Formats: sequence, C-alpha cells, structure tokens
Amino acid sequence: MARRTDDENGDGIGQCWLAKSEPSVYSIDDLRRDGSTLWDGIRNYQARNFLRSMQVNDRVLFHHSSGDPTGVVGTAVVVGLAQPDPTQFDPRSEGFDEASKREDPRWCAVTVRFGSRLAVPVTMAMLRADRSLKGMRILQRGNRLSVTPVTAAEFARVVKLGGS
DNA sequence: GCCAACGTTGGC
DNA sequence: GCCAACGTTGGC
Repeated sequence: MARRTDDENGDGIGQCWLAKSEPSVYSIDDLRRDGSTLWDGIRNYQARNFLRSMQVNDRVLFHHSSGDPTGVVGTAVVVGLAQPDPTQFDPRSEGFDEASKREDPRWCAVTVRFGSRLAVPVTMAMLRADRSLKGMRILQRGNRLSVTPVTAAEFARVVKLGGS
C-alpha cells in the first residue's frame, strides 16, 4: 500500500482537520456521550470534498461555533470513510435535498469517534494570539467552511494550548 | 443583533 | 456564462 504523503512522521497519523459544530446542535459532550457519530448535515461542496478525502485515523479538532466561548474544545478521530448522508433523502430533515438521488447522492458524511475534551477551550483569541497558528483557515478573513484541513503541527499546538 | 463575506440561484 | 439578488454563516 502506498505510504500516505501527509504522514510526515510515519507515525500513522495522517491528515488533520478542524470541524465546526454549534454546541446547541451537537457539542463535544454529545460526542463524548455517544462515543461516535455520523458527521452529517454538510451542505457545502468544498467541505464535502474535504469529507471525501478523509481517511480512517485522521485527527479532528472539534470546534464550537457560535458558542460560549467560540473555539476548539476537543478532538475526534475519523473511524468511518465518507458514505452517503442519509439526511439528504429524509423530507423531514433540515438537510433534505430533493435534487439528490439515491443512485447519485450529492452529500456525504463520515463517522467520527470521541477523542478528548480539552482542559481549557482554545478560543479564537487564543488561536489568533499564537504566531504558529497564523495559517489556520479558521483564522482567515471570511472563512465559513465547516470543515478545513489543518497541519499536524497546528493540531498538536492547539491540543497543547488546550492543556491536554 | 449586526453585518461582512461567501455560496447559490435564476433571469437574461 | 455573467452577475445581481438573495440567503446563510458565524465572529464579534
């Protein structure tokens, strides 16, 4: 099997990501309670394409958006590859997409497992104050993507700032 | 609640 | 295929 080019350290940890969720919809504590969950409801093509490129064991920074506070509150691990998002076919779901056909699904979802809850939430201000995190897409002007790639170094740094 | 920024839609 | 209008996102 081809060695993943983004597995820079050969430690089995591949690409890292940051995923946003509104805590009032689904929080890090919900994920801890559930153990794992299908990360569904993504309705943005760029974010969907990131979901499609996720691999098992990819690390995820779990970010609370529109939260109190707003910031990274934990980590998760990808445990299931992208599959069709069932909510796109459910007329009662907010994510229902009448144009999406079962034989050619438009939206997908991955399965993630709870990783950790940070001792301290890493707020936007904390992220912004750390020079080594300047490149994070969440800090760029106007970024609204709910899923963005982060580097392994950024992942490690944020976890360290979170004190766990 | 404001509003800048962005994605999507649809008329042409 | 352009682009104005509209809806949504999400930090502040």
